[in-house]
Amino acid sequence: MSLPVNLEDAWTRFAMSVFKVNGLIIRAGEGITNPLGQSSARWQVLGRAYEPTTVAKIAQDIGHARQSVQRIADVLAAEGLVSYEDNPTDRRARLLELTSDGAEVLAKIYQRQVEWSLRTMEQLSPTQLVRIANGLEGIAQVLESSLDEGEERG
Amino acid sequence: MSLPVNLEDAWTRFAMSVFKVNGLIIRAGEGITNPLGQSSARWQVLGRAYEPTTVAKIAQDIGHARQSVQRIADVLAAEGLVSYEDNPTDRRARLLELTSDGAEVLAKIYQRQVEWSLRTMEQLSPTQLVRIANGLEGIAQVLESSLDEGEERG
DNA sequence: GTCAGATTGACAGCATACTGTCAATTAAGT
DNA sequence: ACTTAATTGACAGTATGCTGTCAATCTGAC
Repeated sequence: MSLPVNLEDAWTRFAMSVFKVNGLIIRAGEGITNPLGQSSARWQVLGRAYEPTTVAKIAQDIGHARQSVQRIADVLAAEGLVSYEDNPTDRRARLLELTSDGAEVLAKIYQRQVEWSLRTMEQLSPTQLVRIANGLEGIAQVLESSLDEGEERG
Repeated sequence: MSLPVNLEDAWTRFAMSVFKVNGLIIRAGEGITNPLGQSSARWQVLGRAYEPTTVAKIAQDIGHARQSVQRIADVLAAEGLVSYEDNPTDRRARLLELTSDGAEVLAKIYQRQVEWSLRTMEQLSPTQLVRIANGLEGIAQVLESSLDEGEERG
């Protein structure tokens, strides 16, 4: 078996593995939240509403488009899991807050998440996770700068 | 600065880094294909049609739902980049083939992809990419088995 | 050869995420 | 203060991917 030193091959393998794990993480999240009538996306927003925050801030934090988060937040508000409260410092951007119903759902999600962790994490080393995360963050920086260059050139 | 040995923290950081890089890879693909009127998703299918294949086979290979690939393939066919040819061995599953137009577009995509690689890959070590890919594949296995368990329990 | 089960594409519907545009509001520079 | 630029949410449209159902076809067990 030869070592894959070819850049194309290495990149392709890397990209495929990222796609795969990304999908599996999403699926794990769905497995945790779906039985409670929620989803990974809802969970992400719900979790951020623990402390009153604006939609735009949440979008920045999780790296999604503002309007994507807005959509989810509106659904959560319609379901009564969060509420929009007036923001003293910005009349446009109301603050997203957990309702008691929302807090209850979030607690149940957390419970299921802990169960999942208990049976999954015992097979994973936190050290290795952190090591890979470090590597990925380095690669992210390279990709980001490369994307910026690409945009400059049209 | 303390070492993050906490499992939750390690997992969260890991997941965030995977999401981020996943998004950046997609964006890089869009940057390569969009100027040619294509997309990452189209590219994935177009590339697989280099050798005549069925939609179901492509879906298996790239790990997407059959109908997701079907949708893309139909669009590509409508644009004349691929064509459906009769399959001697299965009257249902026609073979997806590149048209000359499709081959031309694919060649142009490849050209842009090479340019991108030249300015991006010089900052990345293939050894590191492979090392991370190996780690991710190991984690993927753990997550897959964990997902199976979860499904069994409902 | 027959029949039950698996595979496949067509059709339909849904969730997530993105982009673009517009008016209201806020922030910043002068 | 005034004017310009940036931010924000509402509204609308698009792309990607998923699921479920159905009829046609293929596969395999008998």
